[in-house]
Amino acid sequence: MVQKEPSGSAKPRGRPRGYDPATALRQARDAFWRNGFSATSLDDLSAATGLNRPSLYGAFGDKKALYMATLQRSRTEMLAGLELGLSAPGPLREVLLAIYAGASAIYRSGSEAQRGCFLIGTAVTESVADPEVRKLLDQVFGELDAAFAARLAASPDELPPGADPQALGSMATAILHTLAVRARTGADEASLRAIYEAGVGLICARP
Amino acid sequence: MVQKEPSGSAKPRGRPRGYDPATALRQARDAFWRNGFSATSLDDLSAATGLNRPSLYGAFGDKKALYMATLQRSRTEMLAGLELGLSAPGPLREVLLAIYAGASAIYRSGSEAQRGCFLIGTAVTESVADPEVRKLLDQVFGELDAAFAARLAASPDELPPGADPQALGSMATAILHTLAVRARTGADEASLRAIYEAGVGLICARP
DNA sequence: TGATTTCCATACCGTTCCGCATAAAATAGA
DNA sequence: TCTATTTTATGCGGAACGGTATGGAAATCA
Repeated sequence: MVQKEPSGSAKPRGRPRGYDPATALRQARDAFWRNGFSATSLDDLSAATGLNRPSLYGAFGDKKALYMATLQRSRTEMLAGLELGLSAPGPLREVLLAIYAGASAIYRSGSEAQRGCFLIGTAVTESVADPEVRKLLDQVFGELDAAFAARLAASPDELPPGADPQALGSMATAILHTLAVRARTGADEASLRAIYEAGVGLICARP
Repeated sequence: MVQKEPSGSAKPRGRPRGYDPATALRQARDAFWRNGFSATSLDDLSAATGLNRPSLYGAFGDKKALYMATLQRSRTEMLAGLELGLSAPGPLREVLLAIYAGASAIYRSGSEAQRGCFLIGTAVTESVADPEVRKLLDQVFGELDAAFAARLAASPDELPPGADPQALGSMATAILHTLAVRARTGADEASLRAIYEAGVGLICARP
């Protein structure tokens, strides 16, 4: 049973819970991030969050529901980060470079090995067998494409002449995809930077 | 124990095996392709190949070894297909479009849902926890980059002036990456084509 | 034909999986 | 202090997991 959040003033009746749901969700996401959905057991999640299985079940439901919650959280965080980066002032080239640099830093994080993007690195595999995951990923990609396209459309004089912002927006997302995949296979910072610099050079090419 | 392949003339002593190892390997790959490594059980593999577990074990070793064999096979097939496509005559633009069209067709195949690229769709997830998989993927990406770069370098007059074939080669691979990921999330043929046409337009842009 | 070699099918092993049932612990209100 | 209510802890149970032992079936050589 999912916890009932006290709507108005906080009046918890019984024993207060000894954990922070947002923190636990982040720790569960980190566990999934390392090994993917199928290879992460409830014991792994329990160890990562410090909660035992009944508490996990009470807070988030079963393993699949917990995973979907981490995906949704990652989706909103990723979009918020992108919107923030796209709203920064300065020339388009610098805006894009800063976004990709930030993404690469996240993708290269990880305790033992680089983790890449959480969505690309774990949800893409589940996407074939699970329509729910597939739908979420499709939404995220569409939102990324649209966010990039809107920003590109706002700077037509910094794009190649006659370019279609929509199409270039998809290419901007494609750069994120390749960074996510390559980071998870261990690519170092220099090679990632070379790739997104080349991509930005194509998108922001003025003759 | 792995089967000893008769080296010279075929002199099988005892009962000949009733299956074709190459076919079984392809069927096992299809099973992994759908659900990924961790979510595919030995029962799934047994059903997909028609072999029972002891035969599977005798032919390919344990589950991990079988998966590595499918990865290696996919690697060689993918590289051979790319080299073949790159060696086709005609303008660079047409060569690249044909390659991406062929890749999209493969990525969109699948009985229930589109499967994307086998390596991207299944091995990227395992890459963090498994150095062996990680190394193989890193090799493949490097080989793809190099193959594209070599072909691009052979047509400098079809590239943007002053462009670096090496950097553009990485972008050519990036287009494959985004096609692989988006196909696995259900993108239709038109949207995939729009993406690779935009990408080819950037790579083959003459002012 | 008989012996030998290899393949195949059944069944089992110990482990791990996910989910839940039950009981103890901790707080608020009476 | 005592009761009600919610969270935590322990541990169980049925199922599925990966891997293997064992015995029978099939095909070839002598």
